[in-house]
Amino acid sequence: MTKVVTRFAPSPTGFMHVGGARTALYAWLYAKKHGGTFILRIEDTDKEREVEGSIPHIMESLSWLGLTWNEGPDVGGAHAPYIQSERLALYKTYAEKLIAAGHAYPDPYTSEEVEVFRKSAEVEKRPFLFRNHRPETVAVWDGTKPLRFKVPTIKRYVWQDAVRGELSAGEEALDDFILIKSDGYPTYNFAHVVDDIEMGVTHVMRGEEFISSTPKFLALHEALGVTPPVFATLPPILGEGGHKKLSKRDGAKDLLDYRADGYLPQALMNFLALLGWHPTGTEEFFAADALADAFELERVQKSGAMFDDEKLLHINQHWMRTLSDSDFVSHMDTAGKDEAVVLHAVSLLKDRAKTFVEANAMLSGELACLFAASVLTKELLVAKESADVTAEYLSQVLDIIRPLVAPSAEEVKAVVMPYADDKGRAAVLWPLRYALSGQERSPDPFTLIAILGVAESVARIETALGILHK
RNA sequence: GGCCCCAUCGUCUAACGGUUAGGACGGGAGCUUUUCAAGCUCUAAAUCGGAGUUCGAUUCUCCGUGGGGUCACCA
Repeated sequence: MTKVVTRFAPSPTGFMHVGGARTALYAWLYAKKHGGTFILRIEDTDKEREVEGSIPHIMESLSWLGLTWNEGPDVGGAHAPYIQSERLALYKTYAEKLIAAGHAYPDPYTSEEVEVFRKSAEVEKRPFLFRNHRPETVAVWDGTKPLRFKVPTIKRYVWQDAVRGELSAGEEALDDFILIKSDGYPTYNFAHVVDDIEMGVTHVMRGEEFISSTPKFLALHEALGVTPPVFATLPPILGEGGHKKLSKRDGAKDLLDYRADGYLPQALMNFLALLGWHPTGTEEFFAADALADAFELERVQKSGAMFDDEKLLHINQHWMRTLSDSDFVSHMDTAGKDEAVVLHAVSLLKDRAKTFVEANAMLSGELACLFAASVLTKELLVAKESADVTAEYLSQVLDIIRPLVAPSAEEVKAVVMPYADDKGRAAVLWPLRYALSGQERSPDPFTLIAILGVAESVARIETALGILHK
């Protein structure tokens, strides 16, 4: 059994969308599971579309997700360099090998002439195939014309896909595609095949858009006398409505946007893994190691999957809850806030917030009462009972809690609850909670007293009493 | 249009050819409860249609329908 080698080979065109991230994840998981190698390779053969800064952005995105590569542009490796624009000599060597074997020839036409062929084929309602226009005499390739692959045998290709099983494509999928463009750069079709061969890639995870061009890759492998890798076709990630691939229009975001939006990388990894793959049992929460153990290409889904934000939130909340209190706080924006109080608030946030953005909003919103008293209204204080009765209850509670020293929520509850049960929970606890929080919605009064401390709680209750006596 | 791929609750999905078609998210109801969350319990909700093979089909075959992909000097 040869060692498993997988790769993620993005183009540096700006973003790192979730579809790419999932492809990378599956390739990484598969390599990890089999103790193999995961390679990061940059496919920058289209200089027109290249976006400055993409490569560090891609690497930062993958690193954030938790995917590490054994070989890549920054860490190097046995097959360096890992950026295609730095491997031009290699592609030229392969091109010359093909020319020598009669498997490649320079395209004698101008792009306008090819366009005429294409148009007439369209008019005649038949597929355009360049191989129907092969020149009779083959010129010497001087690098100014595109170099085309001469398909050795026109035939129907049938191959085994690790996910889909037997796949096939008719003869019309096979054509004399361009290997080297007139600008000297190789095409994707050529470069990725050469690199996968050179880097010893054994398993290629990719989207279903590559099914139709697989015969070209297979024909190229044949011409080079090399056994092709195993192909694993991943299902598309669909946008709202489930009809088209997730796009920016559907709110598809850059991977790092999820970091900014307060998601944990382990949550995104867990969610992405489940989008198109499913383990045997009913457990759905998986950390990276458990994912790698359970991952199998045979269990990858064939049909497309819709990106469900609600489920992602659910999974994110789960992973937020697994964080230690101090780790949790390290994800928060604590500027201008008492860190000790923030630490106290964590357990409340774990029950309420599904992202750290939400958690931060709550600290300044419904949990703001932990940091400062709010203005009380008499109307809300007396929502359950008359002013006189409410005042009496509150002063009684005051007497009950005054002797407490740094009590826990449970301790407060133990002494206050009997009184509340005696007088009526709503009548006692509502004004108490409101007096402490100044908000219609907040944590329970016992927890508030525990976090605020006895002195501050007493002060707030006294403020409420002052309002009641007015 | 040619070629290719796909099809189970709203969504993500499970189910050696034999299950009351299961789980999760979301929804609904209830419990808990001072409010808001959380938690717990219960619940509604699906095999695209038609043939065929078979004692028996979500599962295998064919046709249809629907959706998607691809036909570049983009990847």
